[in-house]
Amino acid sequence: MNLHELELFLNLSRTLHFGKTSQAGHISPSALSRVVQRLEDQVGQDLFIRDNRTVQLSPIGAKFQRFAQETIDKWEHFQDSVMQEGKVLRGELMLYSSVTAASWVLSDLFARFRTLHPLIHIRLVTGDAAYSIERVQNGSADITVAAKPDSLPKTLRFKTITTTPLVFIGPVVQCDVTQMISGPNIPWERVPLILAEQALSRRRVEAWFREKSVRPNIYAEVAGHEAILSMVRLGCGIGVVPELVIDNSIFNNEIRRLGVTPGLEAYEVGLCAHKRRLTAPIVRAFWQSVK
Amino acid sequence: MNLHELELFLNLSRTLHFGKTSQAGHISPSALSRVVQRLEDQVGQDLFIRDNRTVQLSPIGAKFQRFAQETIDKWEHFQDSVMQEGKVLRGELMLYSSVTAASWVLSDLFARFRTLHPLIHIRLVTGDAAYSIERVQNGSADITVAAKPDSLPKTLRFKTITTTPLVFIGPVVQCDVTQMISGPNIPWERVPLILAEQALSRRRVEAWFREKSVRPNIYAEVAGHEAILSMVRLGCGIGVVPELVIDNSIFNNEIRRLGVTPGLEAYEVGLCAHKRRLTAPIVRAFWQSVK
DNA sequence: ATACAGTGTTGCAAAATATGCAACAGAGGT
DNA sequence: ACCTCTGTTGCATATTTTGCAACACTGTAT
Repeated sequence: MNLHELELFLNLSRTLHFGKTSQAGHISPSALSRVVQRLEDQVGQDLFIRDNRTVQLSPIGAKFQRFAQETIDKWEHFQDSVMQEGKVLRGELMLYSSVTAASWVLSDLFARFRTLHPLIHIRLVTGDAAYSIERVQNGSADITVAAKPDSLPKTLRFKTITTTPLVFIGPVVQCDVTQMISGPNIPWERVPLILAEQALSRRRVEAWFREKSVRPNIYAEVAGHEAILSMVRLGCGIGVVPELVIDNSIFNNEIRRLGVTPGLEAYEVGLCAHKRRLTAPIVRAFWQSVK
Repeated sequence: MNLHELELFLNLSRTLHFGKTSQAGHISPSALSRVVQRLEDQVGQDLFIRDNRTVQLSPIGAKFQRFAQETIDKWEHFQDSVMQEGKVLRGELMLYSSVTAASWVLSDLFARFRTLHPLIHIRLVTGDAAYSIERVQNGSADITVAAKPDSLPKTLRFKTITTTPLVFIGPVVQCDVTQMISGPNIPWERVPLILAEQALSRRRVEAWFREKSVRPNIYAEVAGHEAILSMVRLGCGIGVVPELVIDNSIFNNEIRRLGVTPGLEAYEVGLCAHKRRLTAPIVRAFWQSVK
């Protein structure tokens, strides 16, 4: 019986639904089922009365619920007192992020975090967004800022900071591209498209075109969303970027959003960390400082 | 962090000695060292201030000690309340024991246990003592009554009920054996020896003779300590049995103990169970009903 | 000084444990 | 009768924990 198991139990005692709790706890329903079985073994009594359709808390389960809640409260209280009692958290936190992601979301985070934990030294490494996952997995970063990938290794955790739609943008400056996209129907096969090299964004754009059964006219592939903005602004073609990038760009009055339906799947930007590193107080502190 | 780890921590906070605590907790010092490291990781601060010679509780450690103690108290209180609250333990307990061990020690245990837990049905299987360990390991017995072997698999737990010395015994009836053992010096090479087939007792006798650099004159090997008693009583030779067997035998006035020095290593009789089965309340209840 | 005994820690392989997937079983709803 | 939803189980796999052996360090005895 450990704290995580107690939390799972408490969650289940509220939802009374293995599927929901297992999702919330980042484990499979079968794992949850066995966690409950283990707890029941140790208590020696059923905690839940359940068949394949319904889950109910047993009387002993209700008693155990109180025990679990009090134990977790006690632990959290202990943690608080450790933090407060002069012993401010100190140490180093290794962050990794793409340059652009850092400017979009990290500055806010830093400001808040610094006031909460002034003695934690943050070492920020910036680099290609593609290495985010790898960095976290091999331990060379405690936390990375990254877009949520389509599939995440089970040992990693992701926490969304913000969601931003992927939008098509076109130039404002007078040129042939401006002509093509001025009407209600955009000639997708002809208009030059500037694509990101980055895997995730690119996959979504390709999926979108496949959906429409259109073969896009790829004009250029560039690294970095800002570069797309620059090229679009110059009239080289249209592009796809997260809206957040537009908001944070000084060129945002030299491009315009193209309203298309259906829209592209939105981008989730957030923190990514290894499950196990999240037990370290410093890492957890940063993690929890978000929302 | 689980309850066992908390108990280890508490023990260590009292002994301030990794070796002692690791022994008490049935784990190796290195495992204990890592348990402490894990706890410190989770707390985010050192719990002990230690070098290779001394171990001291840190201020945070003292705080954690209170947390750990309270948590364990709470758990024990919860367990008590589960037991009491109408829900008397019920179920089946599978015991295994040699016939003789059953008569030596089990009757007392049963009497006491029945009054504590009248609804637990005890299924007692008797058989060769040699299978005790095997039975526990493969799960076909929750608990066995056995002599403590020289080495115990690490997944098993042993709890001594009683200790009884191994003693040499000789006949009282007039015969040539009586002659040989009447003097102060026993002619070990000549006097016929009746040996138990049982591995443990036998190994100890052999070790004893090896120590003395004497090659014993083995007259017979028999199964069961009672059989040794019978043969000795009839004047076939001398034998070695646990004193407990003599006390419980109706022949105890037809044999006599031979005072020898050094004595043989004593026999520890007790309960043996698989570590993991001891989490089951019924098994634990029986286990704890001893002393 | 030097050797030595006692103590906690670490690398590494092996054992124990937990997990996910897929298949399953039962219960309602259509 | 069929289908969907939900919790459970067998089994292979991934993760975690453990013990052993070697080590590093310290105080004590020779």
